Amino acid sequence: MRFNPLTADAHWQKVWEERGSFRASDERGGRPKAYILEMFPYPSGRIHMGHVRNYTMGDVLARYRRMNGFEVLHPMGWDAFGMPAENAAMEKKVHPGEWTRRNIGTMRSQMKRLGFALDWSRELATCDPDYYGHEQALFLDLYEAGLVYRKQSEVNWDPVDMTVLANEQVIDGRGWRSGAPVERRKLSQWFLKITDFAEELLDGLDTLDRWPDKVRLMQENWIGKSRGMRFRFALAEPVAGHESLEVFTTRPDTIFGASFAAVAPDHPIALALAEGNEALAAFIAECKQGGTTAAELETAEKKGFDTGARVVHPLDAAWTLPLYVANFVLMDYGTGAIFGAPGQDQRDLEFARKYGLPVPRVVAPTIEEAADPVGDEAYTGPGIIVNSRFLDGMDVETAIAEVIRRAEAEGWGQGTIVWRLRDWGVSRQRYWGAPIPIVHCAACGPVPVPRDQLPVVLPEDVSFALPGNPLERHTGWRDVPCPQCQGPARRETDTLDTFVDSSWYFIRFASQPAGAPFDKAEAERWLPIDQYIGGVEHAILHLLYARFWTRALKRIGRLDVAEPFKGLFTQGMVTHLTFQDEAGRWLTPEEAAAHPGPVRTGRVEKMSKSKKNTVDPEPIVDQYGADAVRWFMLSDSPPERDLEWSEAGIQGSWRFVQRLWRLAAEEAERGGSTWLGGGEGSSEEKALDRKLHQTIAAVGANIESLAFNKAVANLYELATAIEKAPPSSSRSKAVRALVVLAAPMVPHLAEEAWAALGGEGLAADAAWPEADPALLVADEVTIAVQVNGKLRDTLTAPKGAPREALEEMALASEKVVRSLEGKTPRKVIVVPDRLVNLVA
RNA sequence: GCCCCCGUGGCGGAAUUGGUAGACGCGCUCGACUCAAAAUCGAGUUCCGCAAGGAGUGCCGGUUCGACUCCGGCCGGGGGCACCA
Repeated sequence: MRFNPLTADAHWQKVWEERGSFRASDERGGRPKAYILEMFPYPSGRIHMGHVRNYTMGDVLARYRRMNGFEVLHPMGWDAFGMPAENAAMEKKVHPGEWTRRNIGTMRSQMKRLGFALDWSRELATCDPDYYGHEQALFLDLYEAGLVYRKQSEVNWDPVDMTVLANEQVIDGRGWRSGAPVERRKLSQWFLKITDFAEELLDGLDTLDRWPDKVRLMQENWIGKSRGMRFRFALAEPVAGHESLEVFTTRPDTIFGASFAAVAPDHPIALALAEGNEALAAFIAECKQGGTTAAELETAEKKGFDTGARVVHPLDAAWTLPLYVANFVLMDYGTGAIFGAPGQDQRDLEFARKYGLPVPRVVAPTIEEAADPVGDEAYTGPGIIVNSRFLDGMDVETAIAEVIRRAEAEGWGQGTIVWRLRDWGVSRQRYWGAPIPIVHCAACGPVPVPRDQLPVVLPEDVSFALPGNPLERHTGWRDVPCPQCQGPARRETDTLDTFVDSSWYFIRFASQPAGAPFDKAEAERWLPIDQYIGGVEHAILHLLYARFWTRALKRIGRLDVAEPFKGLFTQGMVTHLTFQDEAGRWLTPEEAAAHPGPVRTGRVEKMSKSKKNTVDPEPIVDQYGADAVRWFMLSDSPPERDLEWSEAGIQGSWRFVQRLWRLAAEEAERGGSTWLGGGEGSSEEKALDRKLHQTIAAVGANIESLAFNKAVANLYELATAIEKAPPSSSRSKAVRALVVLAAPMVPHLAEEAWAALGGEGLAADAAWPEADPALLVADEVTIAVQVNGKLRDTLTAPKGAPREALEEMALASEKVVRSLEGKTPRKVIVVPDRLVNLVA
């Protein structure tokens, strides 16, 4: 009498599909909507356990919302552009499109076997011209709105993948994919003006109260708002037409602590000065060579070159400071120039000590320390301004405001805000991406491809025999007449960063007309996404870009949605034991078992091919069925933390699935016969009723807060309570309810059990039971009795018993009397229905 | 370096606003069933102790009648950012 997932899974999946159970209808008939989305996968080949965990969580929520009367949109698609397809093309001589589509086919069928309640009718793949053509149209919309521009810029060049990387894709100075040290190159690139939205993107974070604090904080830091002041130093002698030097500082209060000024090696003034100064030119060249890896920067010496030029202090015309070119000043932050106040900045201090510059103290923690020299550490804390003329005696904040006020009044500077966030470079020198719909004409410049010529379709006949972008070599595709003057012109051969593809796919899911990216009204009926679930690795890149894209669409009037993701949940990874041989080579569990030599059992780590600790979900589903796998993905570990895969764990889940089935099957066999003994309303029945209703409330609350591990525990408890209860109508009701409560998690078993119990329709369509508030409260409570805060006894009292009664009962306890040792309590604390604490 | 999070049994983890620490699961032990095994069922399982009892949520201190929970300081682990002026 076992539950056989092999037949049941396929059967019910077919039933759901035939009935279109999970198709979202835009006609909602007054029902509230719930848009539940998991981050769509990159079709890398086969699904992995991380996918299974991610999609199971979303699925439980989607099914739960349906059962609660929501019209649910729960779609799935493919983030199908990207470099692995090109790598496969080069290595396996297969076209990226073919490789990608094959992977999609495999992964789709693997996913279907897990029984996810997905609306497959809305499936999309970003590599489909049907999708990226609309993306090209949106790109042109943004272009026309002035949110896209082209600029020569120094880029992060990955010499292995031969492509440009976004700042976000450079990790510790290395390409995020290739791991190769990144080089600096100048290229003409397309940029999206995300910095236009810096303030909005930052402020918007405050409205995202259903996002993890961690992610909001990471985005906040990434946007990096700094308040400060820009101001100009006059140059004592003009340099190639430059009469002044503009700097940015967050500490205008330390202006009298200035002892030098410094510019970036690629600052125009530095370059101008280098014209007639070979030593300086050599220094600048040396700075450019420096590596960009974190390790190199960490150890890199702070180096400067005294240009001999001097700048005039803005508050004292008789005071000049030396002007350095310094390797640690960045051209693309602030103004590319700083002033150094070594007393209040550690890096400035090290620089000043190295070059023998003065180190005045202008902030002291207390007035007594005003004259103390600065030691090895700059003082960056709060305090009183000293040695600073009219600022003396002010606190830091007041002094900052005062200097800004004065600079603005006198016209040499102004308060300002500087952002860390840079514009988003979207050009990629790759084939397998959405072509940028622009034609370059020698006479007209960049010209947008006319709308009626969209999509600009990727040519299929390309060769990957040479490194670099095959589009550049494909003359038949590349060379086209200029749309404006019909003269000879070339298509843009760069393609869009794949993060563009994922910046709006959730809108296309909500609305997919043929002739437009989406229908405004229809998309607005589904958006924002109520719950978005995915890996924390996308905390900055994808989520920030998608927020930007949504706001950009709002600005140009295409979509009236401010924030695309109302709720965000970042789930933990799936980990597994690792094994290594004596030489440190990673071994699969099977290899480890068969290995002749000593095997080191390593740490539990994220499943990865390189560590050979992956577990392919498919054979596991073959063996245990979809429900056991789903149950395991939800059990034990809180969803935001890592989940360790284990054979024992999956077996435990399998046992529970069978146990649940036995409960239902036995009940079905007994089938509605009348019960002897333990008559209606017995205390045993009442206890089970209460347990049931408490479980209904708890499971619902726990699913809603995505605490699946707790919901799982609730169901275990209910199952145990039912098993221990004698047959009765309460028990029969409880079994049926248990099946419904478990349905979002183990949907195939639920259908099978539901059918066996003669339930109407599908378990998937069953209404979520309502918890009876009267049954949520017990009529007897256990009271803890403490003496001096230490637990001495527990006693049972009717709910709502008066304080005096509880106190009396406590004092009557033998154990309490013993603990009191004859003393009389001088204070009694009573928390009704909870505890009595006797203080002696 | 800066910012953030987390430290609870053998293990994963529970514990509304401070109010019976260890729910639930895994593992383990003993027992039942079985020729035997698997499956299943029952009992037990924080530590010390035969027990009464005592100790206990990384460590030290504080607030409180009462602290896993709040505060201060340390130690350990993880994550993010980083020549950002």
